[in-house]
Amino acid sequence: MHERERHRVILSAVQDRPVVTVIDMCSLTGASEATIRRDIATFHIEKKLRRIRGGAEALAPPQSVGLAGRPFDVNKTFQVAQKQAIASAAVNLCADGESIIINGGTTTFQMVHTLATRRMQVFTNSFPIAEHLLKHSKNTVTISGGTLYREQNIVLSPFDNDVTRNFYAHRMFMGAHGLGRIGLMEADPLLVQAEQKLIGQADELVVLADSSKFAKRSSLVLCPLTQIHTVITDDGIPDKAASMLEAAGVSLHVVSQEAAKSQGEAS
Amino acid sequence: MHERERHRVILSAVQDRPVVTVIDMCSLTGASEATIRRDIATFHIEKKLRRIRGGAEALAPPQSVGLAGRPFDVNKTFQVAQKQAIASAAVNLCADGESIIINGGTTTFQMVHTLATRRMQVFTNSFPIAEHLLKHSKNTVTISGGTLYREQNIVLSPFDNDVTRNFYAHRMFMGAHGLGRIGLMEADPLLVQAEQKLIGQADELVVLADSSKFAKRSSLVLCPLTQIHTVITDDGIPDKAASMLEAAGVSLHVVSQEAAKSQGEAS
DNA sequence: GCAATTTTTGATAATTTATGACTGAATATG
DNA sequence: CATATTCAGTCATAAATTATCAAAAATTGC
Repeated sequence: MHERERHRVILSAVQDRPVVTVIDMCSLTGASEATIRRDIATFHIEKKLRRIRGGAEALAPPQSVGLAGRPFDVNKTFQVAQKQAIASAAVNLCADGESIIINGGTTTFQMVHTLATRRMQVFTNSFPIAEHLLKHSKNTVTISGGTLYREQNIVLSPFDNDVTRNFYAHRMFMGAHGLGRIGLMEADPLLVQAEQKLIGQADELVVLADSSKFAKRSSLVLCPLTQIHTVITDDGIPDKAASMLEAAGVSLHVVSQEAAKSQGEAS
Repeated sequence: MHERERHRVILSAVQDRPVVTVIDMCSLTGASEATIRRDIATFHIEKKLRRIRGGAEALAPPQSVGLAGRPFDVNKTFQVAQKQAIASAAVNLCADGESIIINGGTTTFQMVHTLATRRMQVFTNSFPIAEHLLKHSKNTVTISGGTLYREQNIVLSPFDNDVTRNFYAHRMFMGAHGLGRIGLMEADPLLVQAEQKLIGQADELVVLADSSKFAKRSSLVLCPLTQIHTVITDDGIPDKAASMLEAAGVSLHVVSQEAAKSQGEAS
């Protein structure tokens, strides 16, 4: 990874949540602690961020809603390392110049940091993702039109004739509330509605699900496993779940915590 | 490969990706490192790109707040008081619960401050306005779908079938580059396109134009004066311009500097 | 067309800069 | 107070940049 790309990733990560640890940035960039510390020190002098013990934080304190809203905050601090690794692996499936669709969610949001060094065509229904990519990357960003839902942080139009139908991509990335034999499950009806609009607008459906998702169930089934092309998860996935997915013809990518580091190096 | 060809390749590569390394350009052009370095150094002086360690990158860095900072910065230096007063007066035309359309621009952006205490239905094609209202108000915010243009700070869809057509409001507010006998004038073709999509989606068209706008001309005429229902401006407006507007049947609101102060305190 | 001159290019060596590992000091945590 | 992190400094290594020079190409003058 190039010096400049690393800087982009660091500045991007710092905007994402209240504090980012040196270790986080290491796995995100593949650089050593020493390098990250030096970068932080430089940015601190340049007033690009504030240096704190253990890592760094943004200068301007919480942008209130961004992703810091009430329901997001709980999720945010949960399994960030895994989510980051999974999200990195997801971005690394893509080549520069490709067009992708990113459905809103806490896991898919982590893709923005790796996307910070890319130049792709990104379509999303997530306001925070669009905002972050707009400010911290050179990707072309297209957002679906509609009303902004504060709690879910998504844009949703009640109409079927919006821009979504005019955007077709190589891959679509989405998170989930749960993933079981019956298929992909979601907890919020509004999210189901938003995701239904996007499904079918890409060649491949890639699901990002940390291993905790295999234990969760909910009443709303979004789509059967057969519609899923790829699942990316972490090494906490139960064997039973893995064989279930493979039996359904799903291509399974498992990233380990160690792999998180090499992912960064690869890009 | 010819010298000129090489230069083209370099400049093109730099536009394509966030960073391009010297090695990249070597394999891309077949030239030696020394030559590439010399080219980069030349282009750097010519301000065609930015030279960085290991390679080069395009100018216009999104790194330094591509979007959110801009409307603020621009306005802080130029006639904020007037714009603020005009924007406040604009919002005060409306009642809570009403639905309005706000076209992107530096003057209309100032409306967000007064809107912060309201609860209205707001439709906009401006990403910064949507962002601000989402984070700092309880208004219902609807955004048009499309691609985000960093320079103009707007969302624009190349298609005609987006959400815009499904939103009809009491009033539409827009700024302008200039306002003259021939009508409302804009400087940027992209803005014209965006504004054309919104015109006709509201009962009344309200134009926010500080008095400096009456001196400005440009080649792109957006609409004739007869389509304008109301113009809000400051007390620097020339008598000639005022009578011209009234002759065209436009309702003219003039806010004074004193009014500006009290408006500001009120919000 | 041919030779002289200027410009551009590529290779090499010397210098600078960035990086990562290591060590001891400083700081937080229980 | 003990322990674990985190930090600052040092150093060797690797990478990138600069400087220098000779060869190649283009330009100019005749």
